Amino acid sequence: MKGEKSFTVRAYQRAARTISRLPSEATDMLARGEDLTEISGIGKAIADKTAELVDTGRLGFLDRLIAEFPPGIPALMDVPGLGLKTTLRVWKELGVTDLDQLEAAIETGALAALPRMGRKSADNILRAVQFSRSKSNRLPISRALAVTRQLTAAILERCSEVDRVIPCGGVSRFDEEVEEIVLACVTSKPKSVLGAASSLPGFAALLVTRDSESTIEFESGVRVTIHVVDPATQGAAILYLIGNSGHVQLLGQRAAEQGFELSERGLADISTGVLETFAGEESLYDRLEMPFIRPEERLGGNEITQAVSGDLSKLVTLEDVKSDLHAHTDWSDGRDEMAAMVREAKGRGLEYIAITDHSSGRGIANGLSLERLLAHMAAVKEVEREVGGIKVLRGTEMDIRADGSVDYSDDLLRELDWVVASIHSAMGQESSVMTERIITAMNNPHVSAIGHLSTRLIGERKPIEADYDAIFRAAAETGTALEINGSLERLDLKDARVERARKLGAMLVITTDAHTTESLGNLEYGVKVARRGLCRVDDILNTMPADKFIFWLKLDKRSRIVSSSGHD
DNA sequence: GCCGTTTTCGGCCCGACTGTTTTCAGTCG
Repeated sequence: MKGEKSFTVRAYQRAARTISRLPSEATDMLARGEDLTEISGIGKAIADKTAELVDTGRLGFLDRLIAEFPPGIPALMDVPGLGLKTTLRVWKELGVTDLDQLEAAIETGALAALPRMGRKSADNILRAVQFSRSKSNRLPISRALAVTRQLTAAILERCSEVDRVIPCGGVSRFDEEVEEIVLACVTSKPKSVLGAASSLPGFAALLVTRDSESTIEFESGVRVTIHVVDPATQGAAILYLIGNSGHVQLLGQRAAEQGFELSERGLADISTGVLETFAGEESLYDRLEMPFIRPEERLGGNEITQAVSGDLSKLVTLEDVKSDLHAHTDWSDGRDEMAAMVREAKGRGLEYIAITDHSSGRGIANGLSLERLLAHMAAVKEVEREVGGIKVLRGTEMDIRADGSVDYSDDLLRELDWVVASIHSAMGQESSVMTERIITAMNNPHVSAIGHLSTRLIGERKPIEADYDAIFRAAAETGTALEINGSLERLDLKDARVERARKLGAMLVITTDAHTTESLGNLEYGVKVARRGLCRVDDILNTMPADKFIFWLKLDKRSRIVSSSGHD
């Protein structure tokens, strides 16, 4: 906006990305006396600024920069459809410096009157403004889990009296977004723990405090309630803190049928009034003569009936999944080398992995040109030999263009073992166009699976509009698998759509969309979604052992349809 | 702002898509 060289901006963006993906924290590296300029993409200027941030928690350069602009400008830039040029223009030419003024400028037609603007652009921006207004201030699960991990470590570090910190509430239930973070501290000295809450890093205010709980707000706006629970009787307390309320209510009914009253203290015998306490949730479920139910399945639906009948125990587990079929390396926009990714996958016990770097359409993601794809394919086989003990499939994540055509030719695709086709552009198409586009891609005989079908980013980007049922049916007919993308930002397909797709006969795969070795762990999240979609082993293609899967891949796509669905 | 075994200055920055235009500017990923 200041008219400086775009390369300067890019240098900062690249450095920020590099730092966020470092295998160790920059703070720790500086503490160890390491020189950040040795990292590619970080020179003297950015290393100095990083050091200032680490030392003082502030950056004078950034503070001065922010002071040069009206405070509403960043929010304007965040509106999809408003980029650098248009933001600058509405500010300088129309005097618009916040969302309200922008909305007014659209209503008077002032925005549409700007050069190269028009009715349609203005309408799109208006819709985007309304969406950014409606955006909840809830935390997406990816952020909530990260904050939970940080807080857990900080509490354990500061309070030696705490035996364990147990995540509760929406985070433990794996809700897509949560209002607040709920933590249970297992301790026999509650006072000292609640007293220490205000010393947590980033603490802003104490909102509520009671005997056994404190609700605090952090500078980031995140709200956290910390409960203290007694180790000897924590079972029922944790159950209540995890919820959800519907699930707890149903458990209460089951308890009543067996002559107990369930409370956060334990089970009281209705006839004698004697209270039985539990040191853990497992023993409580056990006492109610039923299997333990994982927090993410406590939805207040019919999970208790399903657990008792044994149906929940038939659902797919992480151990059942034999491979990852969506992973990036530093050939495109991944952080780590192919060999490192494959070694990590092997270390996690996978039998096979497909390396699916981006296709040429993803220019900025360093997508692979035809020539580089050929080299990539050779590299895959080389890494397979080098690492050993794990099959490595030659793959791609290829763009589905606006008209349903794809980036690579049939002749090239034929040479690949596994082809994921995904939408990364023109996400605002009208439903019928979008549906047609995706079905066209599925009709390609070489497209093995559709990646992150809805393209949503939780809390950030709405899913595409399409006739999902038609897509699920076409997936079943064409033998195209649908992905349950376990990346925390996506979780796409989502649970309800997984269930629907399965019922309509579509084949499913669980993948990580990993861009780093650590994120190969996303498989765990994909499994949670699959379980909520009531998937069993047979519903998930990559539960097949390597040999069987590779044999199956050699079949003509339309004859690949496996016996899935219909077990309801 | 970063980088460099030919370079310490001059490259780096791609391609699809939309909506506006009659040839392309702006946005996005």
